Amino acid sequence: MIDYEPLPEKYFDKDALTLAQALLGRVLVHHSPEGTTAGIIVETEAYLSKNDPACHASRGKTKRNAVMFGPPGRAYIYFIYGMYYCFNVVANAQEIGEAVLIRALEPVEGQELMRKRRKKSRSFLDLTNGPGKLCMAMGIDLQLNGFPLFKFPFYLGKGIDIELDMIKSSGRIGINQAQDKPWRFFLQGNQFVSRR
DNA sequence: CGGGAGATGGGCT
DNA sequence: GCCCATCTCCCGA
Repeated sequence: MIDYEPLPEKYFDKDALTLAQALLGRVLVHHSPEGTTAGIIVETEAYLSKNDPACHASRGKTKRNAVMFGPPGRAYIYFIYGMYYCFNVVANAQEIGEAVLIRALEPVEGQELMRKRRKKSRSFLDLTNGPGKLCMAMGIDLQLNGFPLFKFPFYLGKGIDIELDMIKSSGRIGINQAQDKPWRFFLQGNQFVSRR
């Protein structure tokens, strides 16, 4: 079954490529005033500190990306396309500037609340199968930027065990830089992985 | 049901 | 002023 024991802070002190794979199968939990929602991570992307122009940290520290240069295991959240948020987990040691984008979840708790937050979605499969969608469904916004992801009310738990041969990789989605690099990871055959 | 374009605003050159 | 780590609607088939 699903293990909700929070991961320790040191768990996140890995390079982004390693962490992106390690986070598959972990459970993201948010106890909000509206209620509790949770989902298993099924799709991630790594953004690296070196030779990665698509990484927000690639041009140095700014007000927006400052969290990426802080300690690992914090939430890096930013506003995109004028209407959506994206949720990342800060990887590696302080001042490195790496993160893992969470691209899709499999809902395991609070499905009704997710539906309420995502009025426009028609089906269960549409609730959390994309970075903007999962932020909406989980109630994630800029208020949670920088939050340590091993504390109530917003944290990552152990979740479920993943067989290594179930992890597949591909190029990252929605960017033009380094498309040849297989830095997107997902669980083979999982219905909640965003397609393409 | 698949492709394409519009929405929409902050960050950076 | 242009570029986005996106999503939804609307169209044609």
